[in-house]
Amino acid sequence: MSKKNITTLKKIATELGVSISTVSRALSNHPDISDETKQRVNETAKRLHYVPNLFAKGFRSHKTSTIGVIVPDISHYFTSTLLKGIMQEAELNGYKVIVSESRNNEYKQAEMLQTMNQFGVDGILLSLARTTTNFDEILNTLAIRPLILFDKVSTKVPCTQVVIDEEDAAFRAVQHLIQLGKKRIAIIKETEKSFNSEMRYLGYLRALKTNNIELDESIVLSSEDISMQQGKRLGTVLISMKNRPDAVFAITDSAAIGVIKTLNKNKISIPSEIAVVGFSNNISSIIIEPKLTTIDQPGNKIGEIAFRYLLEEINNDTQISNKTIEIKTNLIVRDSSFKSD
Amino acid sequence: MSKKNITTLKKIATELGVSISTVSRALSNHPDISDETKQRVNETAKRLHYVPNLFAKGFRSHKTSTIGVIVPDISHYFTSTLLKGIMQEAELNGYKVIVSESRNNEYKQAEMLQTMNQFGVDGILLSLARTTTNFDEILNTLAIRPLILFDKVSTKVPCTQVVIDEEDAAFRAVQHLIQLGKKRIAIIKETEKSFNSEMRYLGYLRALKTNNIELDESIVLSSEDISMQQGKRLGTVLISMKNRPDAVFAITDSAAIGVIKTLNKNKISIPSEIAVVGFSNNISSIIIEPKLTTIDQPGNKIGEIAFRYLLEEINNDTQISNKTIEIKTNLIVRDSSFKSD
DNA sequence: AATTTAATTGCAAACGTTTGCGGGAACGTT
DNA sequence: AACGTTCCCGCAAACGTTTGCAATTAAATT
Repeated sequence: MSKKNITTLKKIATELGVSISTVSRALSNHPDISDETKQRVNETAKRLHYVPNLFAKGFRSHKTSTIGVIVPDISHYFTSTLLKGIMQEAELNGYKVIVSESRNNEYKQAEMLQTMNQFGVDGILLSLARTTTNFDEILNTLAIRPLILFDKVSTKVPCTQVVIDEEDAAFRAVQHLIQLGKKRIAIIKETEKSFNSEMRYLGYLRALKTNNIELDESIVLSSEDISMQQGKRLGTVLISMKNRPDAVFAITDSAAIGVIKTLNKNKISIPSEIAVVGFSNNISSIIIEPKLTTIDQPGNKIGEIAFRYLLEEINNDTQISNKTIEIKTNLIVRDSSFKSD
Repeated sequence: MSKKNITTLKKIATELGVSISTVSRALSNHPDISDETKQRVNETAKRLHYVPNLFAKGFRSHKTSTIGVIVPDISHYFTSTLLKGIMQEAELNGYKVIVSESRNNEYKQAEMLQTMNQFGVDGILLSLARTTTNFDEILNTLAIRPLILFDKVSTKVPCTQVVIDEEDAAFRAVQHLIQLGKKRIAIIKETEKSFNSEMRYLGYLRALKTNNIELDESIVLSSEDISMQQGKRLGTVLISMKNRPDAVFAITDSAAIGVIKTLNKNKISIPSEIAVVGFSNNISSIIIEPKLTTIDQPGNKIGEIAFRYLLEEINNDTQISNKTIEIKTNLIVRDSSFKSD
C-alpha cells in the first residue's frame, strides 16, 4: 500500500518541468534559485507531501543525525531520567536517539555496539554492563567514532566520561550522619568491586577519617545484589549484633528501604536508635515510612551533559579526550535521619 | 579521525582483484560464488573490519529494519516494561528500535511521527499522549506505513490496538473487594475521560451491578492527575464523610498509596476498616505498609505482542486491520485488602 | 574437434540526494 | 557591436549496495 506513492525530488521536478537539482536547491533555499521557482517548488512539495529520504541523504553525507545509547537496564528509574536528559538535549539539537539495553550482559553489549556501528550512528553514549571485563569491542568502536561513557564507567576506556561525584556524595551522606551525632555507622555495599560501589565506599572512609572515627570492618557489609531483599537480611544481621550501629549508610535506596523494613518490624526507632541513609532518590524513598534520607542524582543533567560532550566530539573531529566530568549531587534530608515531629 | 579508513565492498574487491558484485554475493553467501572465493572474501572482510553500510542498503531496499516507538513518558515504570518487551522482541527479529517521548504533548507527538517518517522506519508503535485530540498526523502516517497503537489507545484511529483488558481488570479488582464483604466501595478516577480511566470505571460499574450494589455517586471521586498527592487529598475527603466507604479502588497505584498514607496517619485500620486496591503493580506497591493489592499489567507481554503484530503488518503488505487485542491481567492480593497476620 | 552445459564472475543500472561546474539569457558597460 | 557580469538553472558524478544479465572459463557431451 505504501511504497508506490512516495514523492521524490524527481517527481516534483517532472511535475514542474525543472531539473532535480533545481528542486533540491530550491528546497534548501539556495541563493542561486529565483524566489518564484522556490515558491513553486515549495508549493508542490507540500502538495505532494514530500518528505526527504534521510537514507539517501545520510548515504551521501555520512551523517545520520542519530546517536546510539546503550544502558544496562532501561527499567531502573534512574536510568530513565538519564535517558530523558539525553533525549531532550538530542532533540534540541536535531538528533534522533536509538536506545538499547545490554541487560548487564557484556556480549549483548558488544553486539549492540556492532549494530550501532553498522547503522552508522554519529556517536555513542554507553553506560557499561556491570560485568564488563572485555573492552575490545568498545575500544574498536572508539577508534571509529565518538563514544562517551556515562554513569557506569571504567578507567579502562580512554574517553570522555560523565559520572556523578560518587565519592563526594557518599562523603556528604556519612558526614551528615556524623553531624547528627552518630558514631557507629554501618555501610552496605556491593561485594563485587564495581566502580560506583568502590567510590562510595571511599567517600565513606574519608568521612570517617575526617572525623577521627576508626573503621570497624565488622559493620562493613556487602552483598551480591543490593536489593531490598538483601537490605532486609542485612538489617537483621545488624540488629542482632552485640554492638549495634547507630546508623546505616546503604549504597542503594532499595537496600536502605529493606533495612528500614526490618527496623520497623523490630520496633527499632528511626532515626533515634538507628538512622538510615540511602542513595539515588528513587520514588520509593518517599513511599517508605519514615521517608528516606538519600542522595539525589540529577539524572537529567548527566544525560544532558553527556550528550553535549558527545556532540562536541562529533563536530570537532579532533583526537579523543579522556577527561572525567563529575556532576555534583544533592543530599536530601528526610525523616530517616532527622527527627521531623 | 574516523571517516578515512572505512572498509567498503570496493576496498575488499580491489584488495582481492575481484569485482564488487562478487564480494557482495560472497558475503551474502550466494550459491553462484565458489567456496574458495567466499572463503577469501570473508577472510579479508574480517581482517579489514568490514561493516556493511546500512544506509546504502536501506537506501536501495527501502527497508531500514528499524521501528519507531513513541511513548508519553519514558520514566514510568510500566512504560519501561513495555519498552523492554518491545526491544526484546525486536532484537529477536533483527530490528532496531528508536524510542521517543511525547511528554504527553500532542504537538510533540506529531513532530516525532514526522521525524520517524522521514527516517524511514519500517513501522511505528505509538502510545498516545494523554491530551491527543487532533489525529491528522497519525492518520497521515497510518496511510504511509504500518502503525499500531498500544497501551494508550483511541478508537479514533482505525488500526490494530494492543491494550490490557482494563475493564476486566477493574471488574476483578472490585469483585475481589466485594467478596471480602465490602459493600461501600469508593473509586478514584481521572477527571478527564481518558480511555484507560473510562474502561476501569466501566469495570467498576459492572462489578457493582453484578452484585446488586447501587452506585453512589458521592463516592466516585475524580482528579486531574491521579498522583500520590491527590490520593492523600482524596483520602482525607473520604474519611471525613459521614458515611465512610469500607473500601477504595484507586485507578492508579500512586493514588492508592496516597490513600493508604492518609489512612495510616489517621490510624484507620487497613483493610478491616477500609481496604485499598490499586492498579499497575508498581515497585512502590510492596514498599508501602500494608503492601498494596493491585493489578499486575504484564508490560513485557504487551510490548512483545504489539511488536509481533507490527511485524506482521510490515511483512504482509495487506490492508490495515483494526482489531483490538486485549491482554489479560493478574490481580495480586496483598495486605491492603486481606488480613495477613 | 565441435558443441552444449554448468559453474563462476563481471558489467552496469538503479536507489534519491547533493553539489561542482558549466551554460544560456538578460542586462549593463565600454 | 563586442564584451563582461549577474542571475538562474541543468548536467552529471558521486555516495555503497544489490541484482539482472551477459560474459568468460572449464568441464562434459556428442
